Amino acid sequence: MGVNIRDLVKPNQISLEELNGKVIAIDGYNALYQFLSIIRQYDGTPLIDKNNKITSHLSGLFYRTVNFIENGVKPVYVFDGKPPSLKINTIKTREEIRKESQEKWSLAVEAGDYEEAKKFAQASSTLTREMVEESKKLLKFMGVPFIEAPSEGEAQAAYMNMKGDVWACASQDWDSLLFGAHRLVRNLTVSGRRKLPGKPVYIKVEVELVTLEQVLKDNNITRDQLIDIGILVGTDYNEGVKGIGPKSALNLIRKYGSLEKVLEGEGIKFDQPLDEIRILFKKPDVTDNYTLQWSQPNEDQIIDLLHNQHDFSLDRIKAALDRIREHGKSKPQYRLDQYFAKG
DNA sequence: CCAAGTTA
DNA sequence: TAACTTGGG
Repeated sequence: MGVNIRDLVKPNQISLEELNGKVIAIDGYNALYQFLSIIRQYDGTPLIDKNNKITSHLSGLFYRTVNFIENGVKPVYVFDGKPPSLKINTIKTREEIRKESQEKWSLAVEAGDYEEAKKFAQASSTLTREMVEESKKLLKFMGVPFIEAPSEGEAQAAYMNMKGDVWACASQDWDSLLFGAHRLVRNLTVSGRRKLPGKPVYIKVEVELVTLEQVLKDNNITRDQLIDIGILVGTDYNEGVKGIGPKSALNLIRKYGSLEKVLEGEGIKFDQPLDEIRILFKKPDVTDNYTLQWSQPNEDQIIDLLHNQHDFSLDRIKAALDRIREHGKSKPQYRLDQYFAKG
C-alpha cells in the first residue's frame, strides 16, 4: 500500500481538539477500505443488512464523520477517479491477493482458526463501486462535501492542501507527502485504540501530524529527492529496487544527489519510465472544479438510508444526529464546566 | 472501526 | 470513571 517511508518520518502527536475548525481532506477510498477491512466479527464476517448487503463501510463512515462534526473538524472526502496506467500492475497484484485471501479465509473458518480467518477476511476486502456510491450518498445527506478526483484522490487532496483550501490531508498512506501535501494527519480516529496486526492485542494509537517541511528538514533533502527515494523503495507506479529500503534509499540519494546518479554510480538496472513516474507525483491530474460547503444534515434521508434500507438501529442514528445538532452549543459549555470544576 | 453496556 | 467486553448490521 503506497510508498514506505515510515522510517524517515518523525510524527508529532496531536489531539482531535487541535483540529477544531480545521478543514481536513480525507482520502475517501482509504477510509472506506479501512472500515470495510476492520469492522468485522470474530470470524471475519463484515456487518451485513437483512438483504446480505455489506454495511461496515457505512457504519464506519457515519459514526466517524459524526465525531468529526461534533469536534468541529470540517471533513471533505476525496475519492479516486481513473487510476494512472502505470498503476495497473499494483491493482492486479492487489486483486490476486484478495482472491487468494478469500479462499484462505474459507479454509480458516472451516478449520475453526478464527484469528487466521479474520486476518484473511481483512485482506480479502473488496470495495465495490456500489459501496462507494452509497457512501457518497450518505455524505450528501449529512451535508459533508466530497470531491471526485480526476485521477488519484491523494494527489487531489495534496493539491487542495497546497492551494490552502484544506489545512491537512488525512490518510494512512505516505504518498500524500510525495504529492506535495504540506500536512499529513494519520490515525485520525476517535477511540484511540487499534488492534495490532495479526495479534488480538489492542494498543493506544494517537492522532499524528506529519509536515512535509519537517520531513525534508530532518532528512536534509528536497521534495524531488523524497520522490526519488520513494521510487527507489517502490510506489504504486513502480517496483522498488530489490534490497533497498527507506534507510539505504535515503543514504544513496544523499550521497549521489539524484536517482539517475544513484543508478549509474551503483550500477543498478532500472528499466521503468522514471520521468513518467516523477510526473505522476509532481504534476498529477487534478481539478480546480470543486466547492467546499458544509450544511445541516437531512435527518429524514439519513434515517431512510441507514435505518430503512440497511437496518441500522434508529436509536443509535438519532443519538448521533442529536450530537451533530448540539455541536457548538453543548461542547464549549461542557469544556467550561470542566474548567470550573477543576477550579 | 464505533457505541454502549459491564466491570473493577 | 477509566478499562475492558461485546454487539453492531
